[in-house]
Amino acid sequence: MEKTLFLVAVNTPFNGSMLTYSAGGELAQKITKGTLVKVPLGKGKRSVDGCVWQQVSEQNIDLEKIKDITEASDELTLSKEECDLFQWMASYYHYPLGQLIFDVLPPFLKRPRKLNYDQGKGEESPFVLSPDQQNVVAKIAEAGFDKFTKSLVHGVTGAGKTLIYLELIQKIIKEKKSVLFLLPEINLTPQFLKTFETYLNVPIYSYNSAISNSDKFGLWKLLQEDSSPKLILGVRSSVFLPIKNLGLIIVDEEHDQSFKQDDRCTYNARDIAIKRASLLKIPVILGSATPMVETYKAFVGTTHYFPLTKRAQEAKLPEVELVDMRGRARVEAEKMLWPYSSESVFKIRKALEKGEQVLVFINRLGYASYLQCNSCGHQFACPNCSTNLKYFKKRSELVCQTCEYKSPAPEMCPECMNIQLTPKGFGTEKAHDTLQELFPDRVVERFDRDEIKTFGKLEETLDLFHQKKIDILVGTQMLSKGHNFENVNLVIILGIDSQLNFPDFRSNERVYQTLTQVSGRAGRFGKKAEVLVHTLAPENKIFSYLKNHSFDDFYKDEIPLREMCSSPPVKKIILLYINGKHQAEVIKESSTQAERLSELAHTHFNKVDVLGPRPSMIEKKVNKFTWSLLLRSDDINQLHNLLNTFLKNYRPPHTISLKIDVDPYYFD
DNA sequence: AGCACGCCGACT
DNA sequence: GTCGGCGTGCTC
Repeated sequence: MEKTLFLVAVNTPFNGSMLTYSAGGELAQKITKGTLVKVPLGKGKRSVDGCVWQQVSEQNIDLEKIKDITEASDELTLSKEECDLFQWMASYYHYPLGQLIFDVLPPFLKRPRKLNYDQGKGEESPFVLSPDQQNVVAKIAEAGFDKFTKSLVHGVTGAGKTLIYLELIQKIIKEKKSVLFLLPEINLTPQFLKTFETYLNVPIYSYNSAISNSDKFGLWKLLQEDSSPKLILGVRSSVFLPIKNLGLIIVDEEHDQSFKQDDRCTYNARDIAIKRASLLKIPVILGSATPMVETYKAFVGTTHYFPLTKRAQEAKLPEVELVDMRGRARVEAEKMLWPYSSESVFKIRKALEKGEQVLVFINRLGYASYLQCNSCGHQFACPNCSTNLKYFKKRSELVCQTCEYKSPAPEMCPECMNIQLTPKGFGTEKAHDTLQELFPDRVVERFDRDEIKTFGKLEETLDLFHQKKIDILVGTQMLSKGHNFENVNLVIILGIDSQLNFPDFRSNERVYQTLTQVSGRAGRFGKKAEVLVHTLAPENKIFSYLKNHSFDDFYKDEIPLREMCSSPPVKKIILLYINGKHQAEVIKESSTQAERLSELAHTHFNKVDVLGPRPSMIEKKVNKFTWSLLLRSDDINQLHNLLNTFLKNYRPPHTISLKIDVDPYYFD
């Protein structure tokens, strides 16, 4: 029988995941590019998922070897636009196409349950847009919704970006098209859902880790068939949903690092959103109070840059005050105030007396960063990782933050049998306990990954806080992102110094973003608000940008630094991680490959710098060692071509694995 | 990444 | 004589 050959993107890591299979008769008629299939692989009766990519004629492998496609799925298929997007991603992120596709698709279910969604009530919006907000909406609408445009809404915290989004979404829905709204974390879903559900008159589908596999699969199927207008409210992975008649993509908090996937394919959903919008010829809108330096550079000065420098409804930005903690730890500890200061405790007391609520931000979990023996200096380290164990007082445990390791808190030092073990550093637990002791009749709660483990608990705690049944919330990043708290006019920031000293090019940017976002939780409803930042480095310029609420000043000072160290956005970077069980082998492999890469760069790609190898920040994780190499260039083509040339004939040894991170957030 | 094959030491 | 350790190489 006549057989047709197809190149199939298979869910397997080798050979770029592209393998040739055959099909005849009816099956061959049925399949085209984008058809999802099952194919046999290897000697056993293993069956793996694949996606048909193209028909091919001659092959330079034995025809004998080519096997038949087992079956074609009629559940889902990929459209041309999706195929184009995945192809671009596979080459940009140097990740096997077949694996990418099946990482992204939901699990296929035989009998999915009825799909859950929220039907919008379509109430009349009582809000009146300010002239500034109206202007942004008008300019974006003027540019037209039927072609690719990208806009950056750069509004200070509390500027009312949500209302701008709402207005634009309504315009798109009026045109009978759908909208994709990306947010960085599931945490923010309830807040946006509440607003959108009230004022939009279309179904709203949420897509995040809290919805069931059945709902994920059900939504993919629904979207393939149903082109009626709807809103999708989702996290990173929802950027791949096959939405028919998509008319607009919004990426809120575009700077947020949660948009970057750091395992498997290291894509950034913000960049994918832009790519998708360009393929579909529709607008994409990015929003943030603290855009990434890369983003800001790309937009500032263009006609699609929309700054909003004032808060909505006459609300004022908070006053920022520094608390100089140099040489004061001992004094405050004696007064039982540490890690707070007499100033911050005074202000907290005043705020509580006024019936207001207070937020305390500290970006570390636990009671102490580590325990140290008073007499011999012994530190308690993880047996599996090159890290110190964190101390959790309430649970009376030492815990590794990198692996699963836990042990009961020790009674004495195992080296010298001394029983005096000092907790060093502090986290949310200590910050909570200290306040609870200072204000025993107030309700002080924690808001961090340790305390808030489920989505339900998150909603419950936020509800209690909104109902003023909690006086003080002590939390991590979780607290800082986008929440609207009505009754908060005092925010205390602790322990930011450790992040200032973080050794990578983005540390200033991250600190500026964190400080601004956390500060932004204060005074969103018109009252005079204050932010108190405890620091050992009050002269650091980052605090003056914060005080002046001046992103521009931050940027003007930051860009020369980026130029000096050839970091993004001046040059593009790709990181290669080399990981394995044996340290010596990892070091040897990374130096060998560093040399090969340098040689290649030298002979054919002279605009690319190859740096390293160097050990990872945490060199040993779960008994495996990681070293990294860095590729850097202002010529993006050379950068990718060098890596392609290198990968073409590099197969790491069995004991070593290679991970590629394109446009990394961290030097990990 | 799986998975089979194959070559070696340890046990019924 | 056979079970199973993991080093090696192949998968259309």
